[in-house]
Amino acid sequence: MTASKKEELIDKALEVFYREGFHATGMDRLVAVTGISKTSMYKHFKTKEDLILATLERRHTYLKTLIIDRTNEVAADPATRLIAAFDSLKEWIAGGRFQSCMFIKASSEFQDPSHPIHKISADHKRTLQDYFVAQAKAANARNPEQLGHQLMLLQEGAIVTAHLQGGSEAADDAKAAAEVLIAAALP
Amino acid sequence: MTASKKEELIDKALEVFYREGFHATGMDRLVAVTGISKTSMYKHFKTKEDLILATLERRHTYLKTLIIDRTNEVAADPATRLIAAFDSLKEWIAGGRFQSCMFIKASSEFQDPSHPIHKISADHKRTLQDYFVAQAKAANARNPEQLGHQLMLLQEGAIVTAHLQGGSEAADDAKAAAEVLIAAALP
DNA sequence: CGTGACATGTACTGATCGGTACATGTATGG
DNA sequence: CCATACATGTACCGATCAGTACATGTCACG
Repeated sequence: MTASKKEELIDKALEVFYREGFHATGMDRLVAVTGISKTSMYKHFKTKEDLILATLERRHTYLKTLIIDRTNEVAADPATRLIAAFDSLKEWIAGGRFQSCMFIKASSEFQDPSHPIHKISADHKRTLQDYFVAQAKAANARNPEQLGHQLMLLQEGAIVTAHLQGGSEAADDAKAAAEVLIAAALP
Repeated sequence: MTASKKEELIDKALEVFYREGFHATGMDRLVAVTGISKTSMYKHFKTKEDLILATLERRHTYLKTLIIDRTNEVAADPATRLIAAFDSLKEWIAGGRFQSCMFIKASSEFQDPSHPIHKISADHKRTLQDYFVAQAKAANARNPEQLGHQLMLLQEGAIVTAHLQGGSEAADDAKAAAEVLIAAALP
């Protein structure tokens, strides 16, 4: 298998796992979707779990770039960045391809905290949380850890709620709440 | 099967589904756990899906009682109730049996919005959300719908975060945020 | 004790699960 | 033109999936 084929496998597998779930997706399904034989798949991924981990790492890289780099681009001021993150959230949720967060769903299916899939999901969330805290610090918030964590809670809540209820109003509610919290935390 | 045996089946199935997941739990697993034969199970539940729905309805009733009735008991003032709900959240998360929210996990495994399992999960969340909105109204909040929804976001966020990161700090952050939002929304 | 009615357990179904042995390419070096 | 090496596909493995046919209780009523 060429390197590009492997990339394609990860991409397609990511798509299917994201839309249909991890346990619900069998390897035969991936054969049908990708046209790649199981033998070739197992050449590069020792187990299904390894493939899942590869898709999650790809997703992590993708989202980190999309959210953090993008936010840093559109806004230079830390406080503005904290708000801008909620505009990105809204875009994502309203964008039509939104299907909750892959890591929340992964941790729902692999609940043991010591499981690699659970761990990588926790790592992903921690990365985003750290970004919020760093921006809160840069904005001289009174309690930057707390503010960063709280903004993260709002994002998570909006993701879960939008997935359950449909629509993107949750993102608006989250942004409005974020504005209140930020205003109250800045000196 | 006596009525009490059926109740026991639902209880035990709920426990296993909650801790180990829906797709990951086979009917044979439930036979081993309950000691009830598959024939008897399928006498009362036409499909596995029906059994899952029964466990979710039980969970819904249980949580509605636990959260709403309990909160109404410990606090008479609507604004106080809104805060008290976050104390209950903290108790739940710190209580040792916490394993995220069964409905969030159910909607993660059954993502199609038209799927009965997804629907019942959405209904559950709507019930709790309505309670928050009602209390916000009773407290004469400026925008009770928005406040109610925002408090709900904080709860959901705290549940997901506590499940991913472990610990119960998320509940403290959520409560602190709720206090700010409530103070800002009351006249 | 005998018999009908219903609850229960055993033992199975075809389908699908994750994973693999082995045959069949196909490309490269002599 | 052949031989070697590796990539790929086919066709299968035992285990487990949700679900069921059928035998075996067990109990109420005669």
